[in-house]
Amino acid sequence: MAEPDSNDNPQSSAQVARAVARLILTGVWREGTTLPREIELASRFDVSRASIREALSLLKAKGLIASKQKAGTHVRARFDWNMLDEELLNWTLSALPTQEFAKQIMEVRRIVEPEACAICAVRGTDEDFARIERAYRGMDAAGMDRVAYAEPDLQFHRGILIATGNDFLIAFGATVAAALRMSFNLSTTNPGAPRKSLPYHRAVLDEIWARNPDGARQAMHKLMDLTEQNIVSALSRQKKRDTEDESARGRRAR
Amino acid sequence: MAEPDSNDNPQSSAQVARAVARLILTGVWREGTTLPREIELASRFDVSRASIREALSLLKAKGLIASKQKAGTHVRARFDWNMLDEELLNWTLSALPTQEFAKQIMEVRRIVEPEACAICAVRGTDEDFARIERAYRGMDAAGMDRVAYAEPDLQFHRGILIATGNDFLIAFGATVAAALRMSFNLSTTNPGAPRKSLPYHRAVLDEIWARNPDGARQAMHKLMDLTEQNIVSALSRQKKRDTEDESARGRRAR
DNA sequence: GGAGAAGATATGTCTGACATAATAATTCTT
DNA sequence: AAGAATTATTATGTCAGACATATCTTCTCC
Repeated sequence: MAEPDSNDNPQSSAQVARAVARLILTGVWREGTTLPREIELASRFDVSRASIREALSLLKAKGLIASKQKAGTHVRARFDWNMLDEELLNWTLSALPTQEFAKQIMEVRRIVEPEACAICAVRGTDEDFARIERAYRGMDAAGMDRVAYAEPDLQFHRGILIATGNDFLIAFGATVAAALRMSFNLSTTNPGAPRKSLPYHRAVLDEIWARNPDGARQAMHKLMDLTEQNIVSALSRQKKRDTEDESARGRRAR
Repeated sequence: MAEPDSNDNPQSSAQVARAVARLILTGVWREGTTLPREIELASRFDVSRASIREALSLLKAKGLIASKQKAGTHVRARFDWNMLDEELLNWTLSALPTQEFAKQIMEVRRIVEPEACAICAVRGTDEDFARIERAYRGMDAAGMDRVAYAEPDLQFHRGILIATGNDFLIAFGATVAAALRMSFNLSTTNPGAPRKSLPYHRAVLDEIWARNPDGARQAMHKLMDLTEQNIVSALSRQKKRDTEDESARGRRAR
């Protein structure tokens, strides 16, 4: 979970990277667009060309852009973007936390996590299970405290992925982290919602301890159902609130 | 598929990035290791500090390393590595193409692709299907030509992922690409093997056209079975050959 | 012995310059 | 006049050296 997604990174190249990423993610600079020259970017963001280059190199690594000498730097096609990268996910999350995004992220979680859970039940070591158990205890101990609940929640899901011993499933933890952060941000409107998932986590854990892959898969599936439901309803609540604010502002403007 | 993984990137910073990544991936610089100072790296790789910084910033973006002022740059924990990144996958592939890696990559493909295929059958547009059909025709036209077969093969699988309209599943295409490249590299010992998958692809495509999610899932599952079988047997053949070379070299040394 | 101050050091940033490669413009040839 | 070859242009790639900043270490003082 690291830190809340505020601008807590003092490094200026990182800030530039984030700003440019935002421009791309929100579609201001569309796919195929050639972006301004490095010198222009430098003067626009009021940093040196070196910092710009460092920022761009970050975005290059994430597949957002590509550059060729003389030709310039352009925004790559959408499906070259490395959307499973944690930073990129967080940027997307804070740039456009839409219902569409929530649906997509829950769709993959539904595909991956139940299977990972089944594998975990078969292949995980007792040590792995103990780590997941500790995470569960942390969630339980957090009570109604949303903030304290978030970290062990992530550790729970991550623990299952780690127990599979599959590097690709482990890397999927970044996506899970983004999803959980999204739920966390949304849970302000309904602080009790996360806590409701506790017994579902317990059920998953019991099936794992029993080394029952089918049960584990099913239990995780139910947890996914609940999570998706929470996110969708929170998003529609938020959307409703936003449109109310919008109309209020509209009235005031008249 | 882009290009074969030879050293075709003239950019020196990219070369350094690759070299350092290799050192990390092969475990020469383990997790937690603090790597040499930027100046030392610069003199070791015989490039300027700026290029070193650019290389490191690439690796930072992929989660391999992290730096703090004064403290230095260190190798991050393995599960922070963004293993689903295409470049990182290719580096891993050329650094240590082990049986373990093959197993892992096929395990995720098995989890993701059949489900993606089912979603594709439901949600894909006729236009999406036509693109997949074109890819299939390309595979068919390639005949026994391994090289010509590879590209449309990737397009086939990628087309299914794209048709889901889910950005996360689309991003999974990088992993599929790495897997296919691995099969391609291995198919030298059995050039006919890829061609055998053609009817299985046809079966998948038919189920998709019929908009039959369950059938599509099952057909893709069978294709995954075949692919895994091919890879595993090719790897064991290669391993056998390697050990034979090894012992031959041993005899010669005596 | 512990708290605070001073120094050392590795990363972060800046400046300005030149190298390189791809494009655009120009010249030369047929 | 059309096309091929050559030159000019230009944006990224690389280099060098300097200073800023943050953090770890060491030293000093109470």
